[in-house]
Amino acid sequence: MRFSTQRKVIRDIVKSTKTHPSADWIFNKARVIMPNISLGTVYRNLKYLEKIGEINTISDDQIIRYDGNTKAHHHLKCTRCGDLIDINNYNNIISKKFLGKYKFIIKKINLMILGECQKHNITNE
Amino acid sequence: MRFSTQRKVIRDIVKSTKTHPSADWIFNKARVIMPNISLGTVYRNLKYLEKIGEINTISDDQIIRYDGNTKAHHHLKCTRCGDLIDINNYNNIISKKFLGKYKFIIKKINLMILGECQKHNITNE
DNA sequence: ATAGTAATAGTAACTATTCCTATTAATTAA
DNA sequence: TTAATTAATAGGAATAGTTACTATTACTAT
Repeated sequence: MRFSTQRKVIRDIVKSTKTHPSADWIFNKARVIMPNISLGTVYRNLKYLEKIGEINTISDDQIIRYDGNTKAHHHLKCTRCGDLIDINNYNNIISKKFLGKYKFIIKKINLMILGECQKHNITNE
Repeated sequence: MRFSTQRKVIRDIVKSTKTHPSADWIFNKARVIMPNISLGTVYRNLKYLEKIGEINTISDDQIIRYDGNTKAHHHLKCTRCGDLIDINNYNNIISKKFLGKYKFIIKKINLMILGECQKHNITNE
């Protein structure tokens, strides 16, 4: 299994940020390090890295966001500034409440809470 | 505020299904009733209907799904057949657990549980 | 009827993502 | 170390979902 320079660069970029970046953002970061890297390579490797469990994807709005944090957790999305903030994992609570009610084998729980982050309610009112 | 025939048709289609359809699906249903309706009209009205709170959107994969059920609820997504199934509202549990931990004003909670639906675990094994 | 305006059809444009192909680079075997 | 093999890449074309644009149509109120 090869791990090309491009693949390493892409993985490191995703792993080193908590901003839940888009492919395009990652592409631009990667270009600084490797000017010839192509967008196709970025997408191909992001898909590959997800497949092997190195990163996760967050489907938000209509674009894919990538997350280097593979520990189970969830997200807050600020409807004002668009920021995604990590929050604790509530899977146990959700699973427990849920268990038995529906005949469904749970594999993953995606929880996204929308609202306004602290930034916006400090100064106002 | 005008409510054109097209707008009525689109709303009725979304309201009358539990399949959480895409814009394209809605467009094709609408064409049966109004052969000249255009895709742009469908998108424009879906956006408008969401704005006035008549319908909701579910952001799944990379396509927008629409939901005529505006009561708070969540979804199961079967990773085998892709079906989206409605489930009860767990907002209270989530909010309560969540409250006080983060300084965030909650507006909406999107919960999507991925796994396998009953269809697939009856016959196997 | 007429004026004013919201909404539409049809199509072009845009954006995110995937696909394709010739070339490059890493690995393996001799 | 060189040759053979094959994974991975760059660059660009293609696709799909969505939005934007514009001339025309159809309500609505006067």
